[in-house]
Order: sequence, then structure tokens, then C-alpha cells
Amino acid sequence: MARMKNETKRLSILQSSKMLFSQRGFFNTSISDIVRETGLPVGTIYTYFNSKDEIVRAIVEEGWKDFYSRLEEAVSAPGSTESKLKALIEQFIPELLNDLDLINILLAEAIDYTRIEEKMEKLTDLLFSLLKPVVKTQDSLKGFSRTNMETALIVYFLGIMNTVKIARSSSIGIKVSDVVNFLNLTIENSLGIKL
Amino acid sequence: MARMKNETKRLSILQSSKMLFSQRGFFNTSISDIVRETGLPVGTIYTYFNSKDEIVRAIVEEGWKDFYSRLEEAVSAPGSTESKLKALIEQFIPELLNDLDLINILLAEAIDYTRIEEKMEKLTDLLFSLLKPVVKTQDSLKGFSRTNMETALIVYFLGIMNTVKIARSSSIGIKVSDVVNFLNLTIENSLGIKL
Amino acid sequence: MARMKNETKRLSILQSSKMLFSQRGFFNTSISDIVRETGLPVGTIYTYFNSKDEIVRAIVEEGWKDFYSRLEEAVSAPGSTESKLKALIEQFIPELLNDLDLINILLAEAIDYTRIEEKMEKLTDLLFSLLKPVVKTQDSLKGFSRTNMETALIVYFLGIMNTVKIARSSSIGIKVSDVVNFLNLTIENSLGIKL
Amino acid sequence: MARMKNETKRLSILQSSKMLFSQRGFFNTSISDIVRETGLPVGTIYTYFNSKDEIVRAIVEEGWKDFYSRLEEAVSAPGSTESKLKALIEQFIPELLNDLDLINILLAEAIDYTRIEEKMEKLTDLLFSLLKPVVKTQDSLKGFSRTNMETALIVYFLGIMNTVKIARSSSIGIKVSDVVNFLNLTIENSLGIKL
DNA sequence: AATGAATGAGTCTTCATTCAT
DNA sequence: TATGAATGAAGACTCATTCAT
Repeated sequence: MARMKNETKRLSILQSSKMLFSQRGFFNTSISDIVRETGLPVGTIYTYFNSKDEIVRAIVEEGWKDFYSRLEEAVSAPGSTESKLKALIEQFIPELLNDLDLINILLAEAIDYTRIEEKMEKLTDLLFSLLKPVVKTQDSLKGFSRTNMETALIVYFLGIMNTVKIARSSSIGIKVSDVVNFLNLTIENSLGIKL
Repeated sequence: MARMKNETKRLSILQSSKMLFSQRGFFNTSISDIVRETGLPVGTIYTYFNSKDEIVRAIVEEGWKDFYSRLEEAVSAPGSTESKLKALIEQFIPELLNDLDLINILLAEAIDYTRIEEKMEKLTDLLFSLLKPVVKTQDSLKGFSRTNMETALIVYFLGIMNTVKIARSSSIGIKVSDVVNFLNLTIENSLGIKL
Repeated sequence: MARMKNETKRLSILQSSKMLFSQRGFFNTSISDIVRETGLPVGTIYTYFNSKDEIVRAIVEEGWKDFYSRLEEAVSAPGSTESKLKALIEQFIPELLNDLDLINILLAEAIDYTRIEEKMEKLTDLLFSLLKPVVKTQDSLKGFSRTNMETALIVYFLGIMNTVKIARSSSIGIKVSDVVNFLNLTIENSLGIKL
Repeated sequence: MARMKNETKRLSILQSSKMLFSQRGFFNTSISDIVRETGLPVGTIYTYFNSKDEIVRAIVEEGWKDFYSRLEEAVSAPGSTESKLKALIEQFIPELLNDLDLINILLAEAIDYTRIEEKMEKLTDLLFSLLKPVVKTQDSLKGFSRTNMETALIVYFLGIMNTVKIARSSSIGIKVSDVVNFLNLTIENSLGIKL
């Protein structure tokens, strides 16, 4: 079988599983659900992944890497902090928040497999490095220690992800744009900048 | 005549299950784990609860009610908004955040059983009614619509709960007090009050 | 508790169980179904009957005895064979066939508890004694041995009971009256008498 | 590639289950009884059948189809009514009546799974079509309406099956040959033919 | 005597993974 | 390499009966 074909199957498994895990949850999705959804034979699933766990892990790691590495690149690239924050708010965050399936999986049950703490830790470091210069010059953040900043970043990140997650299945009329909006205002207010 | 249902047993089941669900997750906890932990026979578990689901639901509903109803009472009681906010920050939030088992379950997998959206919705309404008067008089919140406010409340609440949740199993050195601190500063800054 | 009251409870258990066993079957009816239906506490069920088995047995034995003993009396009473056959066809059989619940239980699953063979055996003997005189004088029954007669009686009896039983849940438009009619014609033809 | 489903195993399950269901009844036979009897692992039972119900259904449907389709063919084939009746009495009926396990299951408890009404209905139609020509020319059947005929057919069929069923566990000395004999005489007498 | 909570062996079924083909 | 039948421990839950009160 050609390499191409294999990659297609692998992605098919990943894509179907992502949808299933997101909608029904990891534990309520059986391998045979994935078999049914992909149309692939069980054995084939196991030639691409060694276990069910490995499938979630791949979904999460690859999904997150996709988001994170581009963000990292953007942050490291030359340019003003403000333009980078603008990109964060207007491009990266909305993109992440619209990948509801990824968020669902990231925040859900099989937390053992998602290693979300690690991800938050790295993300916090990255954003902190971006914000540090601005924070120093900001009166309203005088009382903010490094720990405060880190806490804030994690709270905001987990908060917005969790908000769009629960917004889906509720009558709360909150949309991704509302969340982005809120974030925008918050950053402008607290950092005293205009994005 | 005949033995009476024993509240102690019911609470024992609830308590053991809460610990197990929190530590291993709902789906990784079997009824026989609960049997082992409580020392009660299977049949007895089922004379107090009709299903495994019902056990989580009871944990969540009773735990949340315990928190929410006291908060509601405090908010409805006579007193200044500031003193109420102070109580929220210094008493209710810490108390909730320290009930890590409840938070773990509330935010976890079996989201179908926890109805967290409903809870957030009611909580948001309650806090909004508390903040409305202050918000109006606050310059820095001029741009904030009702939707912004609601979004903010949900983001903060889910954010802080999720933060303490992941803090447990990570090297992130964030403690409940850090989270409370952050919240304190945030409220003081954005509402322009001193708690 | 007065004797009267006790008997009422016993009958209530018998009656509810008969309906349940007939409709859902013995194995698909639980003691707690009977508890629900009667409104009596479990313990009470067990003060009247030692086991679930004993309840079916009582239903069957008492129901059958009620039918059989009156039939026996009618057969033993003075009178012509023809008038007795007439009573059998017009009174006893219809009465039995209309007790659909009894028939359902009698012919169903828990056959170990119903001892239907014994009942058929006794019934056959009784009817044979009634028919013997007529049979002898009947040309068309020349070829009929005693075994033939007994076989016939059992086939007819089980056949008519089973027919009304299945007629209930089918589109076959057979009614009790059709069955009685058939029996009437059959007897008239084969015994050469007019009922 | 990969092992192929093994018809032998499927038949083994069917055969063991048939024996067990017949002897102990459907509800008194557990899947682990079938496991024990077949020597197959539980999981394997479930790769061939989706549920215990499906096993009975397969036994009944396949057993009945085997009987019915051959009977239907014989009836449809060219030939005299008399020769067909002869075949019915001498070949088909004895064959059916000797399959005591099938009869036991067919008439027993799990009537929901056996759909015996449907089977009787189709069988009646088939035999009625066979008998119609004869019936018309028969004086002794003058009084017989179509409903009478149908009733008769069902009563006889259910009667003979039930008779051999109960004969097994009783001291009634009735054998299959007696039942066939009775049927023979009955048909000869009522239809005025010699088989 | 009356009650209904207590019991635990037993029920059917599932499912991730393996391995013969 | 690709396949899908095979596996069996483990899952949630039931229920007739008992016995403490």
C-alpha cells in the first residue's frame, strides 16, 4: 500500500475518533464505534494505533501542536507586542475556540491522556514572555506578581475554553464572538492599550 | 417494624463515591470499587441509589446546593454590595475551591449528569443582580454589555474552578490562595472598590 | 387481624399475581411487581406464601379445582349422558375458556409448577367414563380404541385451550364461541347425537 | 485473511441451546449454561448471536422454516389431495411431533419470541387450501363454515403438539404414533376418505 | 405479627486487544 | 500486511428470600 493511502487512513481514524470522543466522550465511544464510523476493519485501527488511549493522545497532541507551534512562531517573530496581542485575540484564540471538538476532548474525562496541565504551563510561559514588557509599565497591574500573572493567564485560558464548551449544550446564549469580545475588552482595559 | 433506611449508609456511599469519582473518574470507578471502599454489599448500594448515575447526580446536586443556597441567602440578605463581594471572595469562593473533589466531578466527563450549564446560568444571574448597581457607576466598565458581563462571570467561574482542578496534578505552583488573590485584585481593579 | 382481613389479602395476592403471570409470564414477573400491584409489603406476601412458586401453584390448583370439582359433580349426578355433554359444552368449557389468565398460566413456561399432565389425565378419565356408553353404540367410532379415545380427549382439550390462548395476541379472528361451536359440531358428528 | 465465521460453531450453539431450552426452559437456562454445554467462551456465543433472545428466535424460525417450507412444497406440488393428506399424516406430522425439543420451545414461555400465532395462521391457510375441495363434497361437513374449518385446524395442530409435549413428562401412555393414529382416523372419518 | 432494608450469588452483555489466517 | 473472529475478565444491575426491628 502506498504511503499516501496509509496517511489517509490514519487521518480518517483521527478525524472520526475526534468527533466521536467529543460528542459522546472517550469512555462512551468504543473501538467498534470508530470501526463503524471509519468503515475500516478493527485490525486496521490497530495497525495505526496501539491502543484507544493512543488515539486520544494523538488527537490532543497533534491538535494542540498545530495551535501552539504557530502561536509560538508568531510570538517569536519580530513585531510589536500590540500587533502580536491583536493576532492572539483576533486569530489564534478564535481559531482554537472554534475547534470545539478539540476543546471538548482537552477538557474532558480522560484528563490523564490529555496532559492539559503541561500545555497550560507552556502556554503561560509563552504569553508571560510576551506580556512582561507591557505589564511593567502598567499602573493598574502594579499589584500583580508573577504568580498573579500566571494565575490570570491560566484562569482566562481555561475559562474561555470551558465557557465555549458548556455554551454548546445550554440555553446560555454565549457565542465564541462574545468570549473573544470579552477578552479584547479585558486586555485593553488591564493593559491600557487599544487593539 | 423492619429496619429503617439508614442515613449514615447513604452518606457513606456518597462520600466514598465522591472520593473515587474525583480521583479515578466516573468511568474508571466501578460499583465494586464503591463496594470495596464502603464495605457495604452491592445490594445495599442499590437500596440507596437506583444506578451509578444517580450516585454522581446526588453528589453533584447536593454538593452544589449546599454551596449555592448559602450563597444565595448571603446575597439576598441586607447589606452593602461591597460586604457581599467580600464574603464571596473571602468565604464562598475559597470554600468551593477547596472542595476539590466536587470540582473534579463537576467539571469532568460525565457532564451529562452534572448539568453544569444550568448551574452556571443560575449563578451568573445571581451574581449579575449583585453587580448590576456597581457596574453602572463604573467608568472602566462603560463598554460592558449585559452579555459581556455574563460572559465574564462564567469565564471567571469556570476558569478558577478548572485552574484549581489542574493545579493539583501539575508542577504549576498555583494554590487556592493565588486564585482567590487574583480574583480579589481583578474585582478591585475593575469595579474600582477596595475589599 | 381478623380472619376475614387475612383472607382478603391472600386473595388479593392471588388475583394480582394471576393477572401479572398471565400477562407478562411467570419469569418476567418479579415479587416486587406483585408488591406494587397489590400495594402490600413484601414481608406480607411471604406470610401468605412461602415462595413465588407457591403462588403460581395456588393459582393453578385452586383455579383448576374450582373448575374440575364442579365438572366432576355434574358428571356424577344423575341424568342422561346427553344432558351432561350439553352442560359440558355449553357451560363448563366456555367458563374455562373464558378464564384466559388461568389458561395462560396453565399452558405456560412454569409448566413444572402447573402439573398439567396430571390434570389432563384425571380429566380424561372423567370424560371417558361419561363417553364410554355412547362410544360403544357408535358406528363411526368402531375403530376407536381406548387409547384413541384418550388421545382424542387430550388433543381436544389442550387444543382448545391453546387456541384461545394464542387467539388473544393474533390477527386470527377466532373467538371462544367459535371454539365452542367447533366442539359442538365435532361431538354431534362423531357421537351421532344432537345437543 | 482473518478467521472466517464458523458455521459449525453456530450450529453447535443452536443445538446445545435447543436442548437446554427444551429441557429447562428459556428462563431457566443461562448463557453460562450454554457456555458450559458448548464448551465455547462467552464472547464467542456473542459473536454468533446478539442476545439470548436471538438464539431462541433462530432455533424456532429455522426449525419451523425447515418443516413448513417442505410442507408447502409438497402441498403445491402436483398430485391428488388424498396423496398429499397421506404425506401430511405419515410424513410431515410425525416428523414434527418427533422434534420434541422444537415443540417444547414453540409452545413455551417465551411466546413473545416464538410468534406461534403467525405460524399457525400461515399453516392454517395452507391446509385450508388443500382441504377446501374435499370439504365441499362432504356431507358430514355441511355445517362447517370457513371459520369452523380454521378453528378445527388450529385446535388439532396445537392439540397434537401440546399432547406430545405433556406426554413426555407424564404417566399418560400416549406416544407419537397414537397421536398420528388418532389424526388418521379423524381425517378419514370426517373427510370420508381412506388414506 | 408485620415490615421492608439487607443480601450476594447470579444475570446478561460489553469491549479492548490479540492472533490465526 | 490486512483482517475480523476470538477471547474472558469485568461491567452494572436484579431479585427471591431473610430477619432485625
